[in-house]
Amino acid sequence: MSPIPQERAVALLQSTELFGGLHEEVLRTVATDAIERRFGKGEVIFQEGDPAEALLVLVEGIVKVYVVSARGGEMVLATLRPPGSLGEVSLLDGGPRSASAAAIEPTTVLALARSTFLGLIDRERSVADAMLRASGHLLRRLTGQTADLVFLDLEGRVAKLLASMADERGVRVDGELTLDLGVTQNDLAAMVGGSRQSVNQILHALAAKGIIRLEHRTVFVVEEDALRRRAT
Amino acid sequence: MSPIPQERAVALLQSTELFGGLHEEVLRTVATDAIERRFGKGEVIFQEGDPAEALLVLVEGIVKVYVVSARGGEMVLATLRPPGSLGEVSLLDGGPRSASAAAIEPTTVLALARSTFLGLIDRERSVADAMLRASGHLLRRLTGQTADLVFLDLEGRVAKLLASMADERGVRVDGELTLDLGVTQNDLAAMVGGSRQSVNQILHALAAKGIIRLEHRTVFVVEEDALRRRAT
DNA sequence: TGTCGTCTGTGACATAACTCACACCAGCAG
DNA sequence: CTGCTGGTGTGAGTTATGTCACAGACGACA
Repeated sequence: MSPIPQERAVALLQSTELFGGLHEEVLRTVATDAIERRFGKGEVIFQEGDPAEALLVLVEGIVKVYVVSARGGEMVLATLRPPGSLGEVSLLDGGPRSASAAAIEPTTVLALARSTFLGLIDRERSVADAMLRASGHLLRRLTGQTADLVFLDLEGRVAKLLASMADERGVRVDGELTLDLGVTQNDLAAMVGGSRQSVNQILHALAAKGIIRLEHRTVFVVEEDALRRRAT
Repeated sequence: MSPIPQERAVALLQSTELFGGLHEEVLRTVATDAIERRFGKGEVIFQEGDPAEALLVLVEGIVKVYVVSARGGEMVLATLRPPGSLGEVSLLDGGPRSASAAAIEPTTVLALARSTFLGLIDRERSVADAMLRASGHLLRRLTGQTADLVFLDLEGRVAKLLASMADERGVRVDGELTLDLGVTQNDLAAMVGGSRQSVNQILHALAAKGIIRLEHRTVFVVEEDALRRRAT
């Protein structure tokens, strides 16, 4: 069930925020307990309300964390790439999953059983510390997102999203800041709390103003300053 | 600077989520290090971006935690009453204050210096656990609030707010569920991410439907079920 | 008891953003 | 190559909610 090379698992854990500080020896025992799981494109990893058995560490792929409304709406809370982890909240308080998660691209994760993780927290001070810091970080991110929903109009939120995506994963191709979105406009819309159509219009409006250029599923940021200004 | 009776301070700490499990002996040393501070109505306790020196435990009064926009808008993230604490996020990750806080009513707090709190976390496993659980709880509350902003219309959010306030602090007065708001419509509006005027209209619309009755600054919940249904 | 400032009530008006509806395009499966 | 399926582009019409502009009420304090 877990044919991932142990060396690779250890290296992976080491690159995460949560386990970064641990000695290799400890990581090896953790890696031994971990189970690898794979998910196809679009496959659901867990759903809001499920009992939480594990913390998941991303090995490869893209995952969206989201909540759904009674009427089928979807709000994306975060989209994660390696190295990253998901399922922290349930581990923190022992409750059921607070949101759903699905693979946007084929992805593989390492699942750490709740019990081994709790044991680790007990024995390794640095894991508990990292956990506290990580949750502080999550809290900050979320309050920012909430504030944006109230204070910014949809165009502002789209601009902000593009800017932060460009920061994280933008690439300069002969002088031009290039961003492969990696998600559909539907996902984009769910990230900013808008409708797909409106987001589409806004994308083209930004392009019409010369702030960005659109192509395939990638965005060229022409006027980075203007984009950032529009996000304020 | 700290003329609060030690016995009272200990009792207070014991009633909080964070320190509830501690031995009286430990609490006494904590109480010794705590400093009492008072704030008048409307006074700002700390502001977003301030360096964080302390965790605050509410002794008396009402506090709102909020963020402000560049254009002066205000979004209330939480309104707290004793027993409760504020300033957790900065303590978790050592960063600056992630939001502002102000007294809605005259309030007094116990300030625990960051250093003593961190020491406590180190020595007392139960505090670290409580901290992790508390942050999980905060995270859940915030993701719920974010989802509501996206999924519910303003009337839904107002209904939900009233319902949860009634749960927490509603009183039955000869059969009728009575809720003293304790905040202005302005604050109400900032809690649901709407304008004061719209919230006012919605309050009266709910009253017109016979779901609630308005008086002074208090709300009588006539049709609790209808209120809850409207909040879905 | 009067006065001032804050809070509340209400209307007219503007507009951002949603829904519905549909056409087009591209990539993949057969 | 051909036909789907899912993603993208675009318009018309509707609506929720914000803004502006007041008036009246209340309560705190002089």
